[in-house]
Amino acid sequence: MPKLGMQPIRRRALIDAAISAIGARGSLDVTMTDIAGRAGVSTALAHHYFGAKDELLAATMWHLLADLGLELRRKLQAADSPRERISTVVAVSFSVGQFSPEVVATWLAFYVEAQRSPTLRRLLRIYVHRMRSNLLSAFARLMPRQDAEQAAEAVAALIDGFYIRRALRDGLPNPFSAVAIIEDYVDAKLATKALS
Amino acid sequence: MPKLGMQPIRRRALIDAAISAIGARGSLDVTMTDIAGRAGVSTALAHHYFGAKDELLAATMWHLLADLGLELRRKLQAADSPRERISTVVAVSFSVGQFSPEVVATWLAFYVEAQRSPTLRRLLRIYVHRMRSNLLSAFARLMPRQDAEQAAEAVAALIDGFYIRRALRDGLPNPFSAVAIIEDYVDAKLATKALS
DNA sequence: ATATTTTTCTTGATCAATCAATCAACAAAA
DNA sequence: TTTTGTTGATTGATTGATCAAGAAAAATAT
Repeated sequence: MPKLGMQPIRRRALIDAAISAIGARGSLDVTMTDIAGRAGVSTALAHHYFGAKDELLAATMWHLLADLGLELRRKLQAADSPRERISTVVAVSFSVGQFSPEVVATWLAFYVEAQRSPTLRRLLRIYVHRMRSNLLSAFARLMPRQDAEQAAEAVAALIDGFYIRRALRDGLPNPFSAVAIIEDYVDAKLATKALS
Repeated sequence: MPKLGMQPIRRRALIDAAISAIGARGSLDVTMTDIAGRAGVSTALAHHYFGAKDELLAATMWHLLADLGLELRRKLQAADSPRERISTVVAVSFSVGQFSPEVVATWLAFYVEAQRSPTLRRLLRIYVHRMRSNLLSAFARLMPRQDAEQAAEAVAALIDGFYIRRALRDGLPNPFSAVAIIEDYVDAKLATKALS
C-alpha cells in the first residue's frame, strides 16, 4: 500500500501546504482544494500520494512532531545540568520554528481534532509523554519527587497555555516574555523546594 | 428581526444541545441535524429560532460566558482579601460547572473558532480581559507592578493549559491537583516577591 | 362559554452548494 | 514499452438553509 518510489518532494510540499492552510484557517476544517492549490497541484494528486484526507493530516501532524523532536534532541545534547535541560525544553517550545503563528495554530487544531481521531490522539500522546518525561527527570534531580511532579505539570501547562494565547493573537505579545515567566517560575520553585 | 415572543425554553434547549453536541464531538464541526436531534426538534425549528448556524453557536458561546461571569461575580463578593480573590478566580475556573469535560471541550472549540470568526473573537476577548483584570488587580495589591503582571499572565496561562489537558482527557486526572499546583505557584510567588 | 380568526410554533420535503474521492486519459521518465 | 506522475471531469454524499403547509395556542368576537 505505501508507494515507495514516490518522489518525497511532493509529499513534503503537500505537508507544508497543509500546515499553511491549517494555520491560515485556524482549524483542520480545510479543503483538499485549498491544500493542493497552495502546493500548486491538483486535488487528485494529493489523493494519489496520501490516499485519504485523514492520512495527509496525520502525516502533517507526524511531521510537526518529528520536527519538534529533532530540534529538542539536538539542543538537549548541549545541555549538561538538569537546570539547563529544563531551560532547553522551554526554549525549544518557543523557538522561531515552533512558535510561529502558523505552526501554533496547527498544533492547536490538532489538539482539538485528537479528541475525535484515535490516530491523532496516539501521536499527541507521544508528544505529551516525551515532554513530560523530559521535564520530570530533570526536576526530579533538583527537588523531592512530589514537588518535581508538580513542577513538571506546571511547566507543561504553562507552555500549552501560552500556545493558546499565541494562537488567539491576543494578550501575550512575544515569546520572550513567555520564556521569562516560565523561567521565573522554575527559579521560584527551585528557591523554595530545592534539595539541600 | 429578533423574534420577541418566542418561547425561551426552546432556545435554551437548543443551546444545551449545542454544548452537548460540541462536547461530544470535540469541535464546532457539528451538524444542525445533530444539535436539533439532541434537543428533540427538527432542524427547521433550530433555524426558525436562530436564523443561521453561526448565530446558534455565537449564542452558545455567549451562554457559556454569561454562566462563568455569573458564578465568578457571585463568588467574588464573598472574597475579602486580594489573596482570596485570586483563589476564587482559580476555584471558579475549575468548579464542577465550568470544568466538566463537555464544557471544557466546548471552550476549546470556541478558542479555535475564534481565530476565524470576528464575533466569537470579540466575545472571547471579553472573557480574557475580565479574567486578566481580575487577577491583575488582586496581584497588584500584593506585589510590585511588574511582578503582578507576570503572575497574572502565568496564572491565566496555567488555567488555559490545564483546560487543554482536560479536553484531551490525558495526563491531569482531576481538578484538585490543578488547583493545588496553581495555588502553590501563587504562594511561591508571594513568598519571593511580596510587598513588605 | 363557544365559535372564529389570528398569531405562534413545528415539521417534512426540497434546494443549492460544498467537498472528498474516483477514474479514465494523458504526459513524462525510466 | 513499462512505470511513474499528473490532471480535468465527474460522482456521491453531506449539509446548511428555505418554504409551504399543517398543528397548536392565543386572542377576539359572538
